[in-house]
Amino acid sequence: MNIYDISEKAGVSIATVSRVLNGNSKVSDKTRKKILAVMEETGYQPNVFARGLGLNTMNTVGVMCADSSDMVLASAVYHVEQELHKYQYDVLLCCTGYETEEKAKYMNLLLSKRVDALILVGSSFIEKNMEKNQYIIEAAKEVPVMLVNAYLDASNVYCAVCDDRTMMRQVTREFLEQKRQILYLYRSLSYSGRQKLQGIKDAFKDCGQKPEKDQMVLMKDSTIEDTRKFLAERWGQGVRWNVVMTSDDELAVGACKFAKAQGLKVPQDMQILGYNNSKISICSEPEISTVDNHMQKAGTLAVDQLMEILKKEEVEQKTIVKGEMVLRDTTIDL
Amino acid sequence: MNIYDISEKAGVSIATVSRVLNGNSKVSDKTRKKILAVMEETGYQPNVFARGLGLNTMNTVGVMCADSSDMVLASAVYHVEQELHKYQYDVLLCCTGYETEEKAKYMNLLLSKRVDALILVGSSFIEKNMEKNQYIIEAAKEVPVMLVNAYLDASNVYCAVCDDRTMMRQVTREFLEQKRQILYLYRSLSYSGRQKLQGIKDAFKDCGQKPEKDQMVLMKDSTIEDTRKFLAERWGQGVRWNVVMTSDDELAVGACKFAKAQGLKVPQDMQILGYNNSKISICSEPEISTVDNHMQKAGTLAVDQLMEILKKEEVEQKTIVKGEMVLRDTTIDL
DNA sequence: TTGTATGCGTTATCAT
DNA sequence: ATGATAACGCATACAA
Repeated sequence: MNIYDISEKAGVSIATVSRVLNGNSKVSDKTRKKILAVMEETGYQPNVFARGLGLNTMNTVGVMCADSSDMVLASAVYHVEQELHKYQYDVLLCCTGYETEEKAKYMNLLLSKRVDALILVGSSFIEKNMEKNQYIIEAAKEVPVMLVNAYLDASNVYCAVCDDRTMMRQVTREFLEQKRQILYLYRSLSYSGRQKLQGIKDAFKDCGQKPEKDQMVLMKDSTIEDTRKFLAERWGQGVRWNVVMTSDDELAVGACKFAKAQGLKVPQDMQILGYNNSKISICSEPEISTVDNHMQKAGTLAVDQLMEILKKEEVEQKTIVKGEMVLRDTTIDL
Repeated sequence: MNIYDISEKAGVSIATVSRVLNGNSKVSDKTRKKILAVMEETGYQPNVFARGLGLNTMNTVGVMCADSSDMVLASAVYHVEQELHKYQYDVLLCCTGYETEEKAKYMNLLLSKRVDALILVGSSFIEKNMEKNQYIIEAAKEVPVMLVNAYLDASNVYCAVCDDRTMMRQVTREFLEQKRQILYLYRSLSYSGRQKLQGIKDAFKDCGQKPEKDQMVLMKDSTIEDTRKFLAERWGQGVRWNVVMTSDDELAVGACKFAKAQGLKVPQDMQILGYNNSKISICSEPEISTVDNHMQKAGTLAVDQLMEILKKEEVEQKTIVKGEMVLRDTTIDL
């Protein structure tokens, strides 16, 4: 069933059929109704490929994320999809992993599928080494690229970033003002990873201090159990702290497990702060105080801005989304 | 840059270019190399829309799930995507929610986008009321439909189902043989929801018993806190049990919180069993024993079978994936 | 308001 | 082995 069949059955030309298909006003009510009726009764559906061929678009955007089974990314992807759906756009999903080469391959794949835009969800897409971001800059020459919680200063790439640096600065300062001994556990040097680190350094500077090297430790792929063990080992070596700050809730859970095993009371003996306000923060015992950086909001915002861009309207290259503290049972000073 | 440009630069016809594009053998090595070289130097990429128009496919499959931010579904979707990627298929992702009407709309959308197949992830897609599954049967007339952890007996729909019924039967029987008083908390009457319920009933029957009506309670949208409160209330009314079985780990976390608040020792005074082996089961304190139904495996299996189907090979309409017990700290009898 | 004709970039069927 | 050409189904500029 194609546009010719419809035109024939309705006794009009294909141009007229095409017009009602595209909501063109210049069609008499009578013929429009006639055509609509025929479409209805035949169950006609326009062929998107033919349409795409002419218009060079299929109303599809490529959404890339490192790992959609990661709770934080999954949530952001979900919101991106829902928002795009509102605008009648579909999502081509790619789970790229964390290797630059794979990411670039996936991106080329999406580009070859002629997506209307790319949305990169998660800060792992922007690395410190600018060479590794080059493929994004290249892609942006073809279609607009939206970054969700990452920042890259390049033409045709737009960023909706969470205010991780400020959040970290703020909370760290509060701990420092209470003369707490902080240990910061973090996961990666992704864009947001660096922002958080920077926020902590800011806070130390604010207080006329400087963090010790071993106050900030990179945990990379550590599981909860790894984290617990690591802390136990440190503690066994005589190292002491009374605040554990983390770059994600999972690390915080590890800290909770350590505290319990060590017989340390949380938050009296040791405070713990998570990050992301993910579901696991309320599964732990005690429930974890955490920072919500409102990544979902960054996701929907990125989509909204993308729609502006596709309408050829001007959009800020960088928009910042405010975060929020979610205080529960692992902190007292905040 | 299109096939004409390439043919011109290479001094051949578009037919020959098309041949090398499609790996057709009947091209001399010399011209093939020449054409490949031109493609390389021009960075030519075939237009997928034109290709789609001719072949009526874009190597895309529609993946539907109710909510990709749900940890369990997200994980399955991730594995589905990864597996499809291996076969060079792309994923058009749709988060449909739980309303039949929305699901049907999304499905039509995917169909109108001419996907090669549909994969429905999660048992919420199959409802007890067969009328509500009708739209799936309709869709299956157009493309193969793969169900991940759900079952529907219809033409052109194939199912990779987890063995939830057997797992539940097995574990329930063990508890019953230990003369435990069971309370079962569940979330929905989705396909797997019904299977689990059935498994429990099987076990009771095996032991010559019948579950009381109030031993199995539907928690629908209950949060962890709701669950804790509910249990506290029941306990306050004098109802007693020493095993809480659940249809998902989140309910189990609620049970843990209740136990702690009530001063009940887990697992001595009360055993708790989760379901899904999701990350939250190891965040809780104590860590939750849980059933892993290997839903990811069902996801990858569905994809593998789909590939067979698309190659016009025969495939079983229903394949069962075995589950596994993951014993941790909230059970003793198992 | 409606119709005609052309282009979009492939694949595939014939010829040669 | 290679080339010419007809589909594929739609949008649209131009005519009427």
